[in-house]
Amino acid sequence: MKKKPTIRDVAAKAGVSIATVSKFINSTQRFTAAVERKIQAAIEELEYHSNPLARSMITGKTGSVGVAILDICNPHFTNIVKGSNRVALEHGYNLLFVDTEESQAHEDELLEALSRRVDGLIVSTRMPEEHMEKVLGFGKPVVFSGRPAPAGIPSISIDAYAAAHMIGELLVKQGHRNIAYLGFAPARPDKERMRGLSDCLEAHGLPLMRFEVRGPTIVDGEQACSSVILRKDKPDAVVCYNDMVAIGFMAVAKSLGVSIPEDMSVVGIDNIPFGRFTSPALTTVDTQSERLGEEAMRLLFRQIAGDNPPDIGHIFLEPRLMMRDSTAVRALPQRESATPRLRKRA
Amino acid sequence: MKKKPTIRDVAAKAGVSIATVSKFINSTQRFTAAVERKIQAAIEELEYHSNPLARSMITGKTGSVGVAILDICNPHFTNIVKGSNRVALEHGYNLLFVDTEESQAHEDELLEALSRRVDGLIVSTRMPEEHMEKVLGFGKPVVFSGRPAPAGIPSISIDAYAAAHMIGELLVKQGHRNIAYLGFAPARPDKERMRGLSDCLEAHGLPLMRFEVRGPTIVDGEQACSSVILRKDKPDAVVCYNDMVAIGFMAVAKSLGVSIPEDMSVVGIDNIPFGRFTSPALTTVDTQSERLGEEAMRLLFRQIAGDNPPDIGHIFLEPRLMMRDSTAVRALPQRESATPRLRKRA
DNA sequence: GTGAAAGCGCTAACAG
DNA sequence: CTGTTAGCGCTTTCAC
Repeated sequence: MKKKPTIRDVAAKAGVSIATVSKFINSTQRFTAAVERKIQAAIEELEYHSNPLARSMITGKTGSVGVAILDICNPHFTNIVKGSNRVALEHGYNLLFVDTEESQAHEDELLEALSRRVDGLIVSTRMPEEHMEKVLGFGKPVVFSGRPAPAGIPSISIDAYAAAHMIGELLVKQGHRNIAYLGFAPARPDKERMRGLSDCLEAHGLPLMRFEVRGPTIVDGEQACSSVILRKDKPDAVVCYNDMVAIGFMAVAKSLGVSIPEDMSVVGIDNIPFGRFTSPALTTVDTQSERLGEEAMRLLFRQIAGDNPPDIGHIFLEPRLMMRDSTAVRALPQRESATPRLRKRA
Repeated sequence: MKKKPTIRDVAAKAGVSIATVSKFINSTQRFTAAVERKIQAAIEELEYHSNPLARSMITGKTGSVGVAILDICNPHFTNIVKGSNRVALEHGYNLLFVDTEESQAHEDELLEALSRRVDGLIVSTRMPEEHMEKVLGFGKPVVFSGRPAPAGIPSISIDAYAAAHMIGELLVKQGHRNIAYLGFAPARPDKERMRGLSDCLEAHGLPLMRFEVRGPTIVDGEQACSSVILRKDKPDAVVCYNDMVAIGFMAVAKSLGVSIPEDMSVVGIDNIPFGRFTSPALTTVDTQSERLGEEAMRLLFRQIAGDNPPDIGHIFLEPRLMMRDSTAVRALPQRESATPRLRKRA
């Protein structure tokens, strides 16, 4: 653990001033070949690496960006991290990572502390409206993902309304008449998903039941299952808040003797990689999580670079339906007042 | 984006010296109530928050720890991150995150840069032996996870040998006689897993076939499947490098008409959460990924704090067999030279 | 081209 | 108890 050489050591060894070394390192200026060679030699000999902290203090740039997410164990967020990390790396940036789940209470303190160590922030949590202003007050570029941001602040998300609407159309087309949404109200996109679904069903003259899950995880999906499956008027299709919930739900449904999709269709949202491997394979909507992370990071770098188109507004990523085997065409028991196939334009 | 107040502003407003403010902030000293009140007031009025970079430069402590992993999309690593994050948070530390997959080539440069911004490092990648010394040369505390480290450096992993041995015992006991290992040679634990398995089988007088997968992912498991399943002498059980590979393998096997576990048993390693939800549910060995992350981080903090028991050596976490439905008892076709059920002690 | 000097915001002796 | 004084390692005018 020998002491790290400083710029001063290099300057001494090369027989030049520290200013010269600094300029050489940052290639802010060229020098005579002889000088450059000497500096280079000194650097290599000493194995000098400049101290990023000291540099940051002066330049105000840290070379890191922060990403705050809800729960790294949810593949949706994992993919966001993957995507943002890729782009950050391309720009030579490090990723500072905050998993909020562990510490919702202190989220803003954490973010405040974080904001001092990074050049910008991607926030992808359930943070209440009021806090957003506070985060913006940190004075660092921010992009919000998963929700619209205040005017002038870039944000990006999937079109949750469209996603849910899509699912509704599919289910209706397949002949389901008794559709339920197993939602998670505290989550940001829940409202939009609910709205997309109910708008769609309403247009077809169909009702929508709503159930609630305690959290957006597999375990919560498992726990919620019985309460919807054991009802007299149980739905013939349930749209789950996300794939995790759907996976848990399906597992318990099966164990309770309800077969999917024969007795009941199940659909998730997110298109996590494992959805292909459940049994039956999960029908879902792809929310392009990884791309979301990438684009969010690009948006952030655009801000950091300062070339901000005046008001980007909110960017929507297009959802894509992934039809698999957890949904099936239902033979209509009675074709009572089937509304005509008129689509309302979004 | 108004300018951040500095300690000087606070001192001026409170009518004391900056040293006093500094000591107050770090609670390195108490002052008269009047002074403390004035400082506190000034801080709140100005919304002052000390600049961690400036502090770091002097104290040499950054308040961040780095975690380098292979691929955040593999739940095994996701859980490691989850675990280390939890512990880091408890200690008031931030997590700087490096996903090596994206950048294997520059791994050491990346780590070197990272090492300057953190107080310690957890390295959980495939980094070649030689590089480990280099990483240690950064002069920061390091703990290696997933492999033994050079003498004196703490490291932690699951007991891969024991894990594989366990699986071997199970399969033999279930009557499998034709066992294959679908390994991934470049991975660190591969050798130990192979050894554990083959030692076990050898003790029972059984052979071990070996196949190779191109990577440790689901897709690679899918791709490798046909080459082992379409053989004349196809195994009656295959042990996969990890759960991801096993999941891919099972899916393709099914689609190729080989039913699991009736025609062939499949077992994974890691016990990722989704293993419960494949069909059939995956038999595997729990490698306690989250705990691994936690313990690694604890080890790191012990080093950072400086109270290092002389030589911790390598810590092994105990694997646990998770018997599920992808393995089944096999009726022995011919009971030729069945070795007696003698167990060799590990 | 090159170097001297003035800090970035903060902490750590050391005086008083 | 409180303040003064040096820097941490580096970048950045601004002279030479």
